[in-house]
Amino acid sequence: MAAVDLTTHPGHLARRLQQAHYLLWNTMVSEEITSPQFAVLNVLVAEPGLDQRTVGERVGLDRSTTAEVIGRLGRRGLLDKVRDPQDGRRFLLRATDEGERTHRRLSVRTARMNQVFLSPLSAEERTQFFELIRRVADAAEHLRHPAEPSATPG
Amino acid sequence: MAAVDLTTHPGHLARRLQQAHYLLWNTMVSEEITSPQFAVLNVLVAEPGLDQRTVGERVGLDRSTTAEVIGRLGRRGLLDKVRDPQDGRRFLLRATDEGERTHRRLSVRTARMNQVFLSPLSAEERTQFFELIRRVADAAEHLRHPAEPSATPG
DNA sequence: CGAAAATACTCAGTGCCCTGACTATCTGGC
DNA sequence: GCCAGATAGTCAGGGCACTGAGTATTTTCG
Repeated sequence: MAAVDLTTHPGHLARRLQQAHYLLWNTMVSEEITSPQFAVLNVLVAEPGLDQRTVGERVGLDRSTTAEVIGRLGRRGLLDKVRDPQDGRRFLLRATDEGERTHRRLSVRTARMNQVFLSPLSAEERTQFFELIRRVADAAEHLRHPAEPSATPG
Repeated sequence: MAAVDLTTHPGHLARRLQQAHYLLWNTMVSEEITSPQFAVLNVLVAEPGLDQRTVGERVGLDRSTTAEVIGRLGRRGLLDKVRDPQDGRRFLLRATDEGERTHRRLSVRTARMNQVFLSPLSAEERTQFFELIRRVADAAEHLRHPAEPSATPG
């Protein structure tokens, strides 16, 4: 009695979507490198020398998870981690040559996977899909980190 | 160089969406009961006496995760687990009175949270949002479990 | 300069999520 | 009746994700 229809619950849908993606990633992209690991590699390819905190911020991970992911990538020799001589609290990160090669290889496969993943949607629907999810996620994140960009109201 | 734009990657978006939801759930619904735990409770309220495998299937969890979630709910006295006398492999599950009360209480809060979560979207956009995500997730799940419903061709 | 506040990172603890290997039970065909 | 195969559940192992507490370093301010 009085049970709820989970197909209209965004959280449940989000979880199923992520699981579906996880599955496809595993079969079509890599069993070694995970999607969050690729995201970290990706930001380091674009901006070498970032510190851990900033990397986490860019890809949407908290401190602890960022540290774990970076630890794994480091152990596999895909990135280097050196103490910032200017600020002893920070570690500066950059992808190794091996890391860049891996990133390049996975970029291709990721693009293919995204095609398959989104194949049920038309071109306009894909745009909608991105836009709607992004708006919801952004809004929820702003509830957490209120008003960092631009001016604060007076 | 040659880095990729993650905002057009459905997997990355899915992860961010789920994280945003996790956050909101924690603050607006419960710090004790998680969203997957609520989903299990929900299916047991609707269909008491299901076995573990079926529960997992209904809410979209694999065997191992289902066992963990059910274990936690059992330890908190929110569900009962008894061996099926008809089939000694199965455990039959049902929500306890306490479990049903918890479910009722969280249902209300969950509805409120969904309102907040979806507040950036108009009514039509919400419909679109559900529909698009569901189509993508369903399609990917069918890649895994091909053609269970209806007749097999031949 | 020196103490207080802020910042970057680590660590412990909990929970979700999957795979692959294993055990127990049941079913079907001989 | 028996055995092979299917099925339900467990367990070990790896990875993601969060919180809260703790350490080291830097910045700020009196």
